[in-house]
This record gives sequence, structure tokens and C-alpha cells, in this order.
Amino acid sequence: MSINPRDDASRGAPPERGASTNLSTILRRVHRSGPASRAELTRETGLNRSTISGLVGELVERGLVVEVEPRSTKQVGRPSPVVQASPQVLAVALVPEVDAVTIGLVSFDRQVIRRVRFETESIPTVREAVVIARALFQGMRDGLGPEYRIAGIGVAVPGLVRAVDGFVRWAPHLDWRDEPLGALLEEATGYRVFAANDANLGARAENLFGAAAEASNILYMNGGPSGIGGGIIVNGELVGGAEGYAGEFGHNRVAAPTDSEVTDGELEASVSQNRLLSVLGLRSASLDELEVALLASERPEVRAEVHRQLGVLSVGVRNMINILNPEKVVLGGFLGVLFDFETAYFLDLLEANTLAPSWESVTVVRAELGSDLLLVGAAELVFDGVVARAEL
Amino acid sequence: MSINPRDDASRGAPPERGASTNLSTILRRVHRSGPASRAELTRETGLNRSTISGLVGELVERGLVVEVEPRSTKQVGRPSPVVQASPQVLAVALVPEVDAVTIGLVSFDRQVIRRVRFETESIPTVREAVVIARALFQGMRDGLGPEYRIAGIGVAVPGLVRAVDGFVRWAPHLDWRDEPLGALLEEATGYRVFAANDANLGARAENLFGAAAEASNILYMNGGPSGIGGGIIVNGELVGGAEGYAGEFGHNRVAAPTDSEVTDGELEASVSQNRLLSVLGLRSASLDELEVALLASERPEVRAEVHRQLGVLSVGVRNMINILNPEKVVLGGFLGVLFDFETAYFLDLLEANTLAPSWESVTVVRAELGSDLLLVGAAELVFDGVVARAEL
DNA sequence: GGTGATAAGTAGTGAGTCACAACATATCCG
DNA sequence: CGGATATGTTGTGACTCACTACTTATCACC
Repeated sequence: MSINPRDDASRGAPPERGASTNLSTILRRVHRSGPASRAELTRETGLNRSTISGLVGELVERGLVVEVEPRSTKQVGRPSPVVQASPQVLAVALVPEVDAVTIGLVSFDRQVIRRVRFETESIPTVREAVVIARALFQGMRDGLGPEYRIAGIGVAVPGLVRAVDGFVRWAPHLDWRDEPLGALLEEATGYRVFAANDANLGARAENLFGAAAEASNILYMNGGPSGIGGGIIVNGELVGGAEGYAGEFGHNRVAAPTDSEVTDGELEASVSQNRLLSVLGLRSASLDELEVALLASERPEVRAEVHRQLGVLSVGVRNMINILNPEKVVLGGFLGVLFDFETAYFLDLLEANTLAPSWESVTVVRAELGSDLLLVGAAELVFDGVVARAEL
Repeated sequence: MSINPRDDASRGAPPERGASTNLSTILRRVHRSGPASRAELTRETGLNRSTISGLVGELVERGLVVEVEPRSTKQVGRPSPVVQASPQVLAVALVPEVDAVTIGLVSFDRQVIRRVRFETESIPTVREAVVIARALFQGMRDGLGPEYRIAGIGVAVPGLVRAVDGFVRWAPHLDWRDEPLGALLEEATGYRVFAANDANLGARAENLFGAAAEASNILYMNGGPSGIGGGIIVNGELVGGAEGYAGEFGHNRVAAPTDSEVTDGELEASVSQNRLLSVLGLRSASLDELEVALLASERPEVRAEVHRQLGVLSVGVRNMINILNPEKVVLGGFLGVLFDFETAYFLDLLEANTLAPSWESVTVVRAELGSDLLLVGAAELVFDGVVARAEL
């Protein structure tokens, strides 16, 4: 161990392509964790005051951060100006779904400043989605002052997307197969496009701004109306795998001793929002409605179904805890509802079946981010690049 | 995408704690991929000739690399001296097992230059293992010239080890529980100690020098006499998880439709070397003997057992392929034997059950490294630090 | 065996990042 | 209002590395 624990920031860093490591470090800090005074940045990075001064100045010049009036801290000493990510640097977030195309504008300081959900009569094709996106985008852009700058477009796709070029391999519920979404969108808008799996982006968003904000090893599982997806974060980075298809938990086979009924099926055949709804006698419901209905119901079949689903889910989760030794397990969508409804039951199942050391280092929580989850996650695809390059 | 694809090496890098990024880059290159001429380094890193000259000179001065006579390349132009990792920088590798303690000396240029296997009468306790290690180490050290320098000690532990301090949480077959192995060894030897799970280190070794040398997203599963372990490599880095306990595949529950017998058991209860041996009528065997016996046997029960085990294994592997989207799946130990024995059968099972895009990006191979696997992997724990700091 | 083409090492200069020290400035507290 | 404290600012120097020009070593051909 080194004697001096602080500071792994670098000295005398690279001219490179205009992207100093420390420039990125500061940018990442103010983007992810919010505004900070120069003095705080100095302490956190271990860099020198004068260096911070220079770096912040550079970032201000590039229009990526703004400095605002010092907070009145009632402290002695000269007040330190507060640095924050510029609210005028924007990312466009696009979320195609079976019944709508949603587009949002997310600012570099993590505000969703605009959002439009455009409902479609039928499931949109890729071309339709691109046309709609372009139209919505144009409408938004026109209402924006020239002081705003758009860094790119991020897309959350409910399916398998190739990371390098945003090529959609398979999005079952949209019935898209091998569609060049990224290329089409770039052509239509002229902006750089980044696309990824929606659940992966959910994991990322929860990591940055939600239930797993402090952790860097995370298992995220999300239950939606049409299946179960997830994302894994290792050492603070989203696991994409070879091409970006990682995170497909839903199709896994798990053996659940508590579930005699469906033993050789896939996880999402057994743990399913529809089955939950049907036990409750509902045809469709929002998550809130589902939660209310669950709490209101006192019928034993309902509880039995919840227990059955949690039993199966627990096997999938425990497998992943043994394999990944995460710090946090985050459950989103209806999985979060199930978890909140029978927390102790679920945790007991997990504790009984995971290896003790791994169990000790993990906490299981419900997801925190609501409807903006995917917009924020998709925007983050764009901002990732901005932070890394300290440009645009 | 940037116009200039080459070169993400840095310019004007940090004075830091004496560890320039580029110094590490060169060191990593010659350590992992073997000797390279200065000219090759120049091309591969994108750095300037003069920079390479300076960096190599610095590394020579620090005693981490040596320059040898240029290879006669039959090429025009001035011959370029060949740079290689110094064979005089050593790591001590330690492998405690149920019936022996093995210690090895591995040089920075990846040669196992010495190895001693010390058989024990009974399962060694932690203290016994430390005493044995110390004695063996002293013996080795005395036979070594003063020109050799030891960078530290790496330990491959068959169990759960806390990454930060080498504290053994649980090593079932050694019957060690909560033992401060790292601290004891450091005290006994005076060298820095790094410890990790044996299967994790196997994954690392196969990644660096074996069957998955070019890949950076890898699933490694190893079948030993006492169970199944594994390691995951994501973006070129071993996944340790929160504390280093990641990779415990063996205790997972998988549902295998082909295995009516053991549906709710753990993977390693169903896929087991012992069960294989017992079908073959053997009590114990080395991997080679096992392989020979398998090939020699023509009894249908044997093939049935192989198919049953591969069927269960395939479920575990397909789950991980869906989740991780790896480039390579590497099967070691008796899993490798099973795989080689019925390759087509296993691959067909996998193909039928993994998501097509993920299946397209993966290749399944048998592990390549033999008995030196763990020594090399353990040494790598030590060399990792040397490469990162470009020191010691 | 000399000569030119080619490839690579070497030396000097300059640019970029950052630490450090000295100084300037803003706030709190008595 | 003045001292204590914390922070911003400026100037200098250290360090890494690119670039240019020059030198050196080999091959190939005559």
C-alpha cells in the first residue's frame, strides 16, 4: 500500500486529442454528483488549487461547465465559486416502444428539460420510428434558443443492439430484426447516435443517479410488461460483452425447488407481470395500480403467486450473486413491486442460498428512478463520450 | 468516430509516483505478448521513436526489461534491438491444496523457472501452509543469484478470498475459514502478498497466455476433483466483484430438461468428476487417465452419463452466454475433457438455446494451459502491480 | 567492395500539464 | 477594524513526449 492514500489523479498529463485525463475527471465529477465548489474539487481530486483553477477555466471556455456564485457557507475563508455541468449542453434521448415513441431532452446537469410521448396506432417500424423521432426532434429544436448545444442522440432499445453502430439485432416486442437503426437516425438527424439495450441503460441510470449511486458492482434486474431484462455493472462500468448484448436474464433457465409447476421454462415465463395481473383479475395496469391492487388484495392465491414468483426470482438472483459478488442488487419494474410487497420473504430465501461471504457484501434494494429512467440512461450514452473527450 | 484510428497512447504524461502510463504500456506489451523490437513497439503504441527510446532506456535502468541483440530479419534498415521482460524479476507463486503445498518461481518473461510440490500427510492448516511455504521459499531463494529480484508473492486459493488483504473467508476443501493468510504470509516472508481464487486465476492465465489470448470478454469454467469454479473477464479485466468472491458457478441451481434426476441440486452436484469416474469404474484418476478411459470405454452408460453432465453444464453455460455475451468460453479441467469428448453434442445444445446474436459472437474452446496454470495465474497477481507501477 | 535506399536510433527543441511557492482576496470572528 | 482562515491567482520549474534533423546499420545491386 502506498503511504500517501490520496490522489491517483495524474500530473503532467497528455496533450492528446485535447482530452486531458484530469479534465475528464472534473467533468465526470460535476456531471455525475452535481455541482461542487472549486475547493471541493481540489480536495476530492487531490490536484493542486492552481491546477483546478486552470482546468475549470478550460472547461468554462469549452462551454461544458458554468461557474455560479459561491454558496454562502458561513465559513471563514474566501468563498469558492461553484462549478456545475452546463445546462445548455443537451442530449436527445429516444425511446421506441410498442405503442409510442418517446423523445426527451436531457441536460448535462441531469435535468430532463423536455419530454414528448407520441402514441402510435400500431407497433412502429424502424422507419416510422425514425420519421417520428425526426419530427419530434425538429419541433423541440425550434423551440430552443441558440445557446443550447446538442451533443448527440441516445436510444434505449427494448432488445439486442450492437454497441458499435446501433444496429438492432432483435427487438422481439417491436418485431424489429436486423435493422440499421443507428445509421438511419444519424442520416435523418445529422447527429451522432448511440444505442443500447433499455435494461442496460436502466442499470446505468440507477448506478449514476438512483438506488445504486455509490456502488461500482451492481446487478440490476427489471421486470417489464413483456419480460425481464437487466444490466450488470462491474468496476463502475456497464458490462456490454463482446457486442453489447449482455444482460439477457429473462431467457435463462433456473431450477426453483419452490416451483414445481414450471421447472424447465425460462425465468420470464415463470416470473411475469401478466401472471401476476391475471391472479389479481386485472387485464392491464400501471405499476402503481399493480402495487395498489396487491396491497388491497387479501386472497391467499395472490400471496401464493407472489411467493412462487419470488421463489423463482430468488434462484436467478442468488445465482448471480454467487457469480458476480455485487455490492447492490437493484430490482426495478414489477420485480420492485414484488420485492417491496414481500421483502423479508425474498431476503430470507436469498440468505439461505447464497454463499455467506458474498451475501454479507450485498444489499438488495428496489429501483428508485421512475419514468425518466430510460431517458436519463439513454442520454448518458451521449454524455459518456462528452466526459471522456471533454469536448462537444 | 475519430478520423485517426491509431493511437490512444498518451502524450506528455504524468510524473506521478514514477509511473508513466506509457511506461506501463510498454511493460505490459513485453510481459504479456513476449519480446518485441523497439521498432515494433513504436508501431504498436503509436508513440514516437525517440519516446520509445527514452522509455525503454528508463525501463532498462529500473531493471524491468533487458535489451538483446537484434534478430536478423533479412530486412533493409538498421536492426532494432529486441526488448523483453527481465528474466531476473521474479514472482513467487503459492498453491495450497488438500494434499500438497506447491511453490513456484515465475519470471517476468513468463517462464516457470522453478517448482516444488511438497506433499503433506494431511490437509494443511493455514499455519502449516505458511511454514511450509516459508521453508520452500527459503530453499529456493538460497539457490538464486543476487541478480534476481523478487517482486512479491501470489497465492491461488481454492476458495473465497478477500481481494484487498488475502484474508481467506472460506476454503471448503482445505477446511479453512476466516484465516488471515495474506497477513501471515507477509509477516513470515517480508514480501507483499496477493491472493485470489484459484479458478479466477485460471481464467486470467488462459486470457493472458492460453486459449483466450486475444479476447477481452471471457467466461472460464473449470472442473476440478472437488467442484466447479470459474472466472469472468470483462473488458480485459478479471471480475472480482465487491470483495473478490466472484466466479462461484458451482453452487448455482440450473434447470436442465435433460436431467430428470437432479433438478433442484447445485451444478456441481450434477456435473462432477467423481460421478464420471464412478461410471467408468475408477476410484481416482488424473485428467489424462480420465480422458484415456473415456475414449477406451464403449459402454453406453458412459456416454449417457457424459451426455447428462454436458446437458446440465450447457444450461449453466448458456445462461452465462445470454447474460455476459462473451467472446470466448473456456472449459478447463474435466469440463474440458467432457467437451473434447462430445464437442458437437455440446455445441448443438448450446446453439439451440442461446440467443442467436450472442451465440454468433462466441466460440467455445478447451483450456490450453496445463499444470502451470495456477502458478502463472498467481504470479500474474504480483506482476499486475509491477506493470501498473512500472516499479519493483 | 563501394554506393544508394531503407529503417531505425539519437539529440535538441518546444509544447502541454501540473506541482509548488508566494502573493492577493474574500469571509468570519472578536 | 484587524487577525485568522480559506481560497483564487500568478510565475516558475519539472516532467513527458512529439517533431525535426542527423547519425548509424543493414541490404541489394552493380
